Amino acid sequence: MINNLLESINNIITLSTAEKEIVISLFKAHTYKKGELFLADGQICKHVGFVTKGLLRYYINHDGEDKTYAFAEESNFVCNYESFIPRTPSTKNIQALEDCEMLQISYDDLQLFYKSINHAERFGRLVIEQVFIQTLQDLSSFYTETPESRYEKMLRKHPDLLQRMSQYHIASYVGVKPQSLSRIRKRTSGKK
Amino acid sequence: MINNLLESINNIITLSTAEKEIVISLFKAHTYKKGELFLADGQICKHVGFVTKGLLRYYINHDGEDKTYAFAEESNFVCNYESFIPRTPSTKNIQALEDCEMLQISYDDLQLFYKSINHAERFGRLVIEQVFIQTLQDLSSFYTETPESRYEKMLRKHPDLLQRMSQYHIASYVGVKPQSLSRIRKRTSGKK
DNA sequence: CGTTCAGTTGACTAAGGTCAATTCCCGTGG
DNA sequence: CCACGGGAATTGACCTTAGTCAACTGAACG
Repeated sequence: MINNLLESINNIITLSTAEKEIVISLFKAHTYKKGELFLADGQICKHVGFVTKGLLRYYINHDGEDKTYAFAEESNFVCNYESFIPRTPSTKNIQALEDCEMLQISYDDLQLFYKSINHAERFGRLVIEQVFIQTLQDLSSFYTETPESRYEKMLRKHPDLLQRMSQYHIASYVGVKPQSLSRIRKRTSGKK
Repeated sequence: MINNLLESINNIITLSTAEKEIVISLFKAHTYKKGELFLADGQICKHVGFVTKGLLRYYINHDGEDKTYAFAEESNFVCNYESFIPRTPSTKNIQALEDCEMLQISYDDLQLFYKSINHAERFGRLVIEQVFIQTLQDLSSFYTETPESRYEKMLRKHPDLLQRMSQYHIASYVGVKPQSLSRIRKRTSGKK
């Protein structure tokens, strides 16, 4: 599991053996049971996580309604940078959809990571940029696309994830109620 | 006009007289006629602009449809950081809704600004964070709110802007066609 | 005065929300 | 092995709202 993380970092910047030890010392293992929150609305996001096992979702709660806008699975970094970086309360939640195993690093340890590892700043910037742009695209897509095309896109891009979660969560991601998703499925299955 | 910019910066970090001169030398005046693009879809965003006069909108073009998701008016910074920072082609457009006067700084000059002015990095980070979070909130709101509540929010928060632009652009921001916006107005005016 | 263009209104369609009933799936206990 | 229970998913009936197309209104301008 730690090897997945080292490999993910190594894909971007080369780590010496000593640096690998530092990474190992800074990231702490943590588990979340299905349904538990990695980050709750109103809390400050205090860690960046790296998923070694499991599946999580990002969602906004708006008067009792869950609106799921992104997922994170194995080998993904998990963080609400919008809260983590300025250290302000989050407006989003991040929840485990399955039992999860993660390696996580705190804000302070991340500063240490930046200081003690060559090109770590570059790595951090690239990860943030990627997460930032990904988040913008996830959110934009609700704006520009219809529920139907969002569902078809999910079919194409994340067929594996569809097997791992309930209609309820899929519907929330697509932007409709489970009943409507059911109708969309009926409509579009006929089209092929 | 340059004073507005100096004041905006001075609100966050204190500038010496020499530093003010540097700012003046790095930001170049530029005008855009109504309808012209500050940034076009597919281009790399090469400048950060500061609006001294006029009004702009951010929009996504999705098969022929304009989707306006944000505005910038006097004293706002204008930039698509998602393109500017990683220097990759933009998926968004930024257009002048009125004749605009702007002060703009290029990517390279911004690096100079960071190097030659005390705490400029801090200023830059704060501006980016603010724009980033603002963008996320603008986009999230399409996700979590109905057109009707988006319109009411705009009525409350930007009554001034409503006077400055056409129903077409307002409707695009609210997320519906002009005809539907017209109906929303009729519905909600009765409610009060 | 017409012309033009934005904004409004009407009639109709399509799609999602809501509520309720029904079916499907799966695990448990008899 | 089968019957039952419970939650998830589907379906039906009906409502609300946005899209579409077309007609109309009204104000600005020459």
